[in-house]
Amino acid sequence: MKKIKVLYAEDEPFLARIVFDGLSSSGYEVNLALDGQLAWMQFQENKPDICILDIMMPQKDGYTLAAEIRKSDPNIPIIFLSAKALTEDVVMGFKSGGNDYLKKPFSIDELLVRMESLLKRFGHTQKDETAMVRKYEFRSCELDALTQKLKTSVGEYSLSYKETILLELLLKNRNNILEREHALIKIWGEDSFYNGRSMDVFMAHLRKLLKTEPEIQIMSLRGVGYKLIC
Amino acid sequence: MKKIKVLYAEDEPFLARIVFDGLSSSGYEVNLALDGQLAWMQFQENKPDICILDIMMPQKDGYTLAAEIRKSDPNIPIIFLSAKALTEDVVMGFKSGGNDYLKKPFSIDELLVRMESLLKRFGHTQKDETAMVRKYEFRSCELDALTQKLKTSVGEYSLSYKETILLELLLKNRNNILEREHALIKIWGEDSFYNGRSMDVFMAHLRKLLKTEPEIQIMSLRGVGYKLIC
DNA sequence: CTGAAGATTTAACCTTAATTAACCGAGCTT
DNA sequence: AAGCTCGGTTAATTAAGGTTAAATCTTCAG
Repeated sequence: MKKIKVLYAEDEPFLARIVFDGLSSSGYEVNLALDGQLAWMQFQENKPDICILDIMMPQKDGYTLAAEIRKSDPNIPIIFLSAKALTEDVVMGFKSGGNDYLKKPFSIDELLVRMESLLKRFGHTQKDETAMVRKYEFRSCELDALTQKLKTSVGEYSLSYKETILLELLLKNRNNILEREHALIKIWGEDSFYNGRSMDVFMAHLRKLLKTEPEIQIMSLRGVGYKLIC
Repeated sequence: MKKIKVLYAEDEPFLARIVFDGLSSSGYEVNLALDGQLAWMQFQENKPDICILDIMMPQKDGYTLAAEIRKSDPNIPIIFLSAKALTEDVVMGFKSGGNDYLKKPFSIDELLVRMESLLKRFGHTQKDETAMVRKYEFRSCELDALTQKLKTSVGEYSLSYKETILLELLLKNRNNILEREHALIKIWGEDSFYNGRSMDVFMAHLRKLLKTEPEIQIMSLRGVGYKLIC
């Protein structure tokens, strides 16, 4: 099945990487543009199926870009990203042709949900199956991220939403580093003190659930992040 | 088939976006005007098939606008939107040439129903067939959203209006997140405390009806929304 | 116009996810 | 080794949502 092409215009490199990774691993083909001018060029070249535009960018701001894109293709869905959340911004975004408006910080899942709903509305009926199956086997355990069930050698548990996403993230990077900051932004949309502490608590939950498995271990790399050994 | 053109005059940007999206995705071609003056200009330019006018707007209020429009075209359906719900306002609305009157907050579906009924009355006979069929099969169940009937493995139930829309929304996003806020705005027109609680009650209804189906489950994602697993 | 049935909302009480707080220990820094 | 920061862990708190029942609003037959 052909991948859906996303044009993503964002000048903040750290955030850009996270979102890029998130979208890629959800099966989208992402073109990242680091400023508005580049974005416009990439748009003409790549003919994306959906655009995600940061408002504040060097060279050309998101509104102007959107208006240009809209003129060239009246039927492409556009999502704005913005740090500001003032009503006039929303109006502005709307006038220039945007279809949805996400205020930072946002989590990847929030963005994915909006994208899917817009794509559906604009008649892109993808949904490749791989994006729907979210099952992971590791050692004698199994996580079904859709139903939020974790099976270990001693039993089956129902996980909460955030526990599930966190474990899924660890599994996607199994035997590899999951950066703390990366996880925080993926799940909470921002890296703040309390979100960090909250994640620590979830980590403790997961460790408790998995401590029956001798071959599985969540290591922590001080100052960096975590590594799931399995 | 040619799209039906709607002139929508509304100065409240957040609502405007929601309604605009809702109408667009139902197959209408929408012209949004952010004040009464602009609306009048757009009316002359675009020759819409139906007008939806907010009462309170800068530059020119909805009544005055309606009267002008009515003078120019005696046969166009006009729907008023208003925060106030006093009888004299309704009278005023009808006097100035309106054909229907909706008080805020209203849900998109309510508006769609009124529009369709007015359009039919005024002889616009569009409505492509695909938009009319609202049947969903899932596992051993079946929902017909038009007749509001739900068939499960143990029997057939008549659902209420809101139960139906809620289940339909869940089904449209099956195995995916249905954002709580999104559902509230779709069904009730706004996201308030009591609407939220009301939705919870409907959710309990649906869960009760579906609890005979072992493979169907409505999961809740705290702080985010719901997910229908099937 | 009235009352009954059904739909929806409001209320009350309860469960649990998620956040915040508090306290602790391991490792890095100087 | 003292001091500091990061993260582990557990407990307390907050707030979202589940559930059930009562109140209210609608509709429609009689």
